[in-house]
Amino acid sequence: MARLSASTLRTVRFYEEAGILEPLERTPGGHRLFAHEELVKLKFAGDLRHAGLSLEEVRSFFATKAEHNTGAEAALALSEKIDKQLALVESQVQLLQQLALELSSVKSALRGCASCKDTEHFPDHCGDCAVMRAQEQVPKALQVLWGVQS
Amino acid sequence: MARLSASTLRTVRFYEEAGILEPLERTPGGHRLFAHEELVKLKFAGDLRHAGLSLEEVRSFFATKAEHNTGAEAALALSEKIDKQLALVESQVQLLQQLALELSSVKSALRGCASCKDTEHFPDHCGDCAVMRAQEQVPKALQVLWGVQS
DNA sequence: TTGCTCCTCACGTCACGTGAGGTGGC
DNA sequence: TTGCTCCTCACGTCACGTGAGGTGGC
Repeated sequence: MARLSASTLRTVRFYEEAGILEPLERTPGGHRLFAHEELVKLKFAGDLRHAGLSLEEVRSFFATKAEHNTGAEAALALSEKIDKQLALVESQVQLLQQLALELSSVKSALRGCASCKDTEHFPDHCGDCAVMRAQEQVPKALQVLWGVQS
Repeated sequence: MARLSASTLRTVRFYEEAGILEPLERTPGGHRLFAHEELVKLKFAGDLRHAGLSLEEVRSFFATKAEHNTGAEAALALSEKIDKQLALVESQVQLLQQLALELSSVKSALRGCASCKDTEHFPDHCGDCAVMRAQEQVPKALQVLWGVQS
């Protein structure tokens, strides 16, 4: 299980304790035997964890169907949870893409520094250096990473 | 600081202990006074944490410039770190978008269940139900969330 | 003087990581 | 019989959360 997914033995055992996975049975020696379905679950749980859900939220996601009495109710409840999750994923993607933009702009702002031998402005007065002053816009990340005020 | 960013007092103090933030000074009563620059740092640190960096990695990111003797070296080192980070962010976005696709396909697969009153197949034999068999492709997430085998 | 905010310990929590010491299974 | 893998405690870690009890600052 652990090797077939991107996780570890500890994680598999932890997820079992959390009520997310369950072995089909144990060997007489105590080794866990899992159905193939549980591997799919483990991988998907990893994806959801990656997207920021807590283990309790993952468990709740997986338990949705069983918590309802009819197919219609269960499908509705699951769809609603999915909608919330999709909104979350969407905003995460936005954040990450915004971060990528920031980082890229820092990179391009630093291009002019590749041949810098200035000892007058570097490292404490880069903001006064002509190279930096030529920037149209100083990204916030550059203020933090390079100590340059706008 | 805490209220102006999306973080908490505890986080501000923790980041100070981690060497990421530093107050300009303390009032005689011990209250921390921060420069405006530190607020920008705190916000950016939050973005990087959100993207999966550890506090130590954030600290290292912020310390890059000071660890080099010339502008050229520092700019090169920072650019390299940014490249690694950009690759990471990119793969995160890919993962999240893949997850969004999976979730969306589950939603559309469940559309046919909105009026389900079937008690023969639900909940244990949905895989045999005509609605499910009509799916061209059963997403893996549906196997996990709805107990349907492909 | 009254609130509200911030202070410092210090213990709790979440999701595991990491041994220690032992046994299973091919 | 020999390795390698898995087993169960149980303590450690990272990034904070959450009081307890006290003081600052307008």
